[in-house]
Amino acid sequence: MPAVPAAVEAVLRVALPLPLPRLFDYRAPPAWRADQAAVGCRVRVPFGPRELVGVVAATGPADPAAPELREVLERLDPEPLLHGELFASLQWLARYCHAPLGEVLATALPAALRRGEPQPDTRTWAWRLTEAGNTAQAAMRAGRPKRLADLLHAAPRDEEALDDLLEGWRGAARTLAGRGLVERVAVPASQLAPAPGAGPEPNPEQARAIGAVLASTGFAPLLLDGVTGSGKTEVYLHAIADCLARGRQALVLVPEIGLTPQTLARFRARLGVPVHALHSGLNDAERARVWSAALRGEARVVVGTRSAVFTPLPEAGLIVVDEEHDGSYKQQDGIRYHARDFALVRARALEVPVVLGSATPSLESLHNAGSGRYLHLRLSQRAGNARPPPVRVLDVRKRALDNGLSRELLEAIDAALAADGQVLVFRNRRGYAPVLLCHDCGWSAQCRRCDAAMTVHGGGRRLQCHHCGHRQAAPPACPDCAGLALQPQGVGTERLEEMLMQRFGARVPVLRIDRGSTRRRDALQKHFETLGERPGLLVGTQMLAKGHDLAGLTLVAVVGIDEGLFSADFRAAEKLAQLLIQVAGRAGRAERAGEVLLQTHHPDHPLLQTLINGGYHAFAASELAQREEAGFPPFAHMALLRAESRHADPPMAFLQRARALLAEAASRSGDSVDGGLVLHGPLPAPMARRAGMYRAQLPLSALQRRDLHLALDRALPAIHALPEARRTRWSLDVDPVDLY
DNA sequence: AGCACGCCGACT
DNA sequence: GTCGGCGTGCTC
Repeated sequence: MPAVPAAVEAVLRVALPLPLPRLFDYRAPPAWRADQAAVGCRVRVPFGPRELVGVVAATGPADPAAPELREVLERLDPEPLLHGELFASLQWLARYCHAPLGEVLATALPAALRRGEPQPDTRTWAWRLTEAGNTAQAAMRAGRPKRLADLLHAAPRDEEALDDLLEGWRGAARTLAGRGLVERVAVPASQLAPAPGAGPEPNPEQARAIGAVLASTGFAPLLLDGVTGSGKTEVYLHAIADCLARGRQALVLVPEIGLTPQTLARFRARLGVPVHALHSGLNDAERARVWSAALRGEARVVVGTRSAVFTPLPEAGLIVVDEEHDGSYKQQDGIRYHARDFALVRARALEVPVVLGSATPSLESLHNAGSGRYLHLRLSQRAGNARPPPVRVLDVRKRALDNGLSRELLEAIDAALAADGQVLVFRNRRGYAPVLLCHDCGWSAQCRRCDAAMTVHGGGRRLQCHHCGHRQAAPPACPDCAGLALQPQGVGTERLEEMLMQRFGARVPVLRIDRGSTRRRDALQKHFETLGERPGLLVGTQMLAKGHDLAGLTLVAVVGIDEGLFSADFRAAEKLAQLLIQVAGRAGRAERAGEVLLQTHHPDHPLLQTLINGGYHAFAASELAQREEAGFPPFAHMALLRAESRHADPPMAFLQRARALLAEAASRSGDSVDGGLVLHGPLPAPMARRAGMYRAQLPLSALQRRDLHLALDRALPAIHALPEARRTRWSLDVDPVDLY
């Protein structure tokens, strides 16, 4: 075969951030050769009337029949930004999600790099006292600059460490730098590394789990299934320390609210190396810096939320997914990836162990552990002498309720406070009341843009929609009958707070913890610190289910979970069980015994009975049996085609056509008559209108993942091309978690 | 997704 | 008489 002339090999196949399922070909500028070395580099290209930043996905020979190609404007990376395992895994993700590679890459890259900015400076910056500063430090006036000077007197500190040590240090540093007392210097990370701190001696169960992780070679998924307070973090820390000692990088994923300054400080203190955090509080420059530091091997430990799963790990040694069951790992718009699942894919490609930790593992993970795909490590012992709290069900059928609380519950709260304990009242509805109702005519306040009731806020003065964010003043009279009998119906955390404040506010502090009261990242911890170990009352939503130790907590009261017992979503039971176990786990974490009270109108509900009598694993076993029976995940594989439009008809019209195309594609499968694909619907979404959009969905499932993907692969090009597809916003969600 | 082009209503 | 509504077509 004759050698292909080099000039022919001149086409760059570029992935662009567009919802178009193909690559776009460009000519390389004459100045550089379109060889393999260009793959993974960002380029700026002309695209119609505009310019875009894309990533070279491949190179190839020019098609002589093709029309003249346009030329790349600029190469943005001398060396590939994406290569090796991460690039391969992202290409896998694009195929798995049936999404264009360009969109997947745009999701994976930090915004600054996606925009085409150069890779940032990743040197570690530290602050130290100048000579003048050293002289002045002792005599400075008290205040933040003084505290910063004191910190730097001991040793230069890197900026990440200062973030932990002194709030608002940047302002103080500016002040001192202005007076020539401190200076910013770039230093090698090794100069800063404090000595690793000592931790507690692992108990036998922890030691066994640590041993199992350390003994893993190559790809090894481990499910660390440990009750609340059993010390999963100790296992992570030992595994990470071992990973560092082997000269490898570690990636730790945590849920959105799990990444507190306290967590980072603990990691830094124990591991003795800089720990790079990636969370929503960072700006674009900071994110890009951590990403690039990891790519260059400078960041050895990266701790981050969902999108941190895209961190490059050229020297990977370990991946940890903490609270693996947590819903925040699933991206709910754009490329709807699941960070836990993608972490598993990356661990396999990287040939490293991956530790999935949880007190309430997802049914998927338990199923995988049960079938032997994951090594199942159990931690059943709580640290210290803490005992799991007994759960008592309060049957409130035919009982008078005061603002949703029964007399027994109030008495139990009273008794716990009298014994100097702390009490947590859990109610998973924020706001004052879920509904504003007219007692004369039955009218209730509905959102104009959603099929949902407006939640009452501000003690009854305001209305707010929790689905679209719309706010308005509560009407003074019923808009329908002009009657004045408008009453907030039902009980939210705000109303509970008001009522508990009236009753107990004179004796103890009453704190409300929900998204309305606790926006800031560390506000939760601040609340806990304010309370300390004094007796007090905490009222809140699932934000309270996580967070850190409440040493003095002796009573957890769970109210108003009955709605959750009868949800249509097949995952509702799992989510409720996880929530109940997580909330209950708050009680009795220290030396004091705890108790959990569950107030319900359905004391005999099988979910509650199984959970209380058999615990989470009994619940999981029974739920898994039901899922198998019903053909739901993890025994079947699902995808959801969603469509929405400002008009009522286009979503259903589109999904009807899509359904026909999918059915046709499945029937062409060679293996079975219909390819094993089951199509349901299309159906209006459980909330058919939201934020002014009409929404519908087409669920797909198959016992074999292959059948699902085969049908999608075949049908999607035609679905893209449907005229109906232009009149609706549509998206595909592979492995959907929420069916709303 | 953007962005242009292209054909029909209420305003300077 | 124009500004602008969003249908539909295209982007290497």
